[in-house]
Amino acid sequence: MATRTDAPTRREQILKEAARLFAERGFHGVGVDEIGAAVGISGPGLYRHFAGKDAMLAELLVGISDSLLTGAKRRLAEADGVAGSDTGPEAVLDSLIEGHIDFALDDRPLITLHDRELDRLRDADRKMVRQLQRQYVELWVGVLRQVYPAVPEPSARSAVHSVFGLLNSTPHLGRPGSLPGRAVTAALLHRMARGAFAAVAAE
Amino acid sequence: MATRTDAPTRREQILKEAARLFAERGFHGVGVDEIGAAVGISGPGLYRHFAGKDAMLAELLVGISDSLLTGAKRRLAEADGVAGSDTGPEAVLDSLIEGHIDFALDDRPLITLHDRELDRLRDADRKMVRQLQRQYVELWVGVLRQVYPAVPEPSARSAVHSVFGLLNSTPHLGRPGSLPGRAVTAALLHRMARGAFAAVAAE
DNA sequence: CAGGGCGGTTAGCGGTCGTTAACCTGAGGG
DNA sequence: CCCTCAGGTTAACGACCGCTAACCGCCCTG
Repeated sequence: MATRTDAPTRREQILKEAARLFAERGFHGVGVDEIGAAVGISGPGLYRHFAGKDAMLAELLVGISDSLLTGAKRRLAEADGVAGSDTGPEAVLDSLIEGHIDFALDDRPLITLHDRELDRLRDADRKMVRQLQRQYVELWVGVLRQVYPAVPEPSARSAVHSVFGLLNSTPHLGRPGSLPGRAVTAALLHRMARGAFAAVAAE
Repeated sequence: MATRTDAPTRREQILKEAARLFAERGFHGVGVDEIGAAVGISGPGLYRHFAGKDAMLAELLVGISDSLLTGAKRRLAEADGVAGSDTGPEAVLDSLIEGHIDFALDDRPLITLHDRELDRLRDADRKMVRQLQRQYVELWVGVLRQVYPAVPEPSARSAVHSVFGLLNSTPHLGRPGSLPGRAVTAALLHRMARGAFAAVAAE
């Protein structure tokens, strides 16, 4: 696994700043001049890197959804592990939760965007993002139903969406610094997510 | 308690449609002409009822925050009930959860707006909404700490924000109709919220 | 029956926004 | 040493948007 030490490319700077601005003020609330200014170039210079404002949002949203799904698939595969010595479904669920929490804590603007600006995408992009999101949800539903086989599928799906709401609440927890420390927050969120799931199963 | 049978006033129609549109496409994504069209009048006719587009958003957000807080205060007072025969804190917590769920299920667009478009308000309005929201949170925190006295205050506050995230996830649960029925959904959310809170307390 | 105001209408103004056009500059390669 | 081209710049255009101006008809009241 190669850790990246190289400086971020211009495209990456732009995407990062655009994500922050879109999350703060909404897609329509940010002008291309502001995005340019945030990376030290001005307005139309962005068009050397992106086809338009829409393209930036599209790349951000597809990127998020894809990386969430990819991460989840990897965790699922790792847990299935070497044949025979397979980890329990509880551990897989914990791993999924941990991954989602890492994402929510480390990429707050993206988490904010990803359920807020979806409708601003062109049809093709929106369809792709929706499909990735759906796959991600279904992956969680599958694991959840291995842990709690008694829970019917519609309830499991609702529960997963609700726990996403819980985990994605990090942007409302105050600026990072007023928090009691990242690890503590992560542990708290993890426990709450497990508690919420357990309550679904409890008759 | 008088049930209102009268037809909704023009102002109320406008507010309702504006809330729906703002929630769907974002404050900046909706034009005044669209809002007008949604109530059968056109564009500038709105200015007979509101000072401007901002004023509609302000009235919506202040209204939501205020009605949430007022409802919560009422429930708290009812629970304290007749002197001496006071309901347990668990029941109060359940009542708060129930009230919030009713709101999230019945006024989805407002729930969406209320944590999404706050920054589009004028300073004075935003300050007022923030204050109402803070009071609402602190009321929950107080009740939660009566139920689980061992939970330190910062954790309780984070937990409350997270459970709001959980309860406010209803807009992601698909259109009302794909849901397994309102009562079932409400019960599920209620159980999950209690489960999440319980998990905070469990060491 | 006069008149006033409530609740509409259309036209249009001023500003902003996304995007394009035209131009410039500095570094790398034949 | 020139040519190219990636990555900028500023100017400007066309569309759109929030809001105001000016006007109008209906209903209610004195």
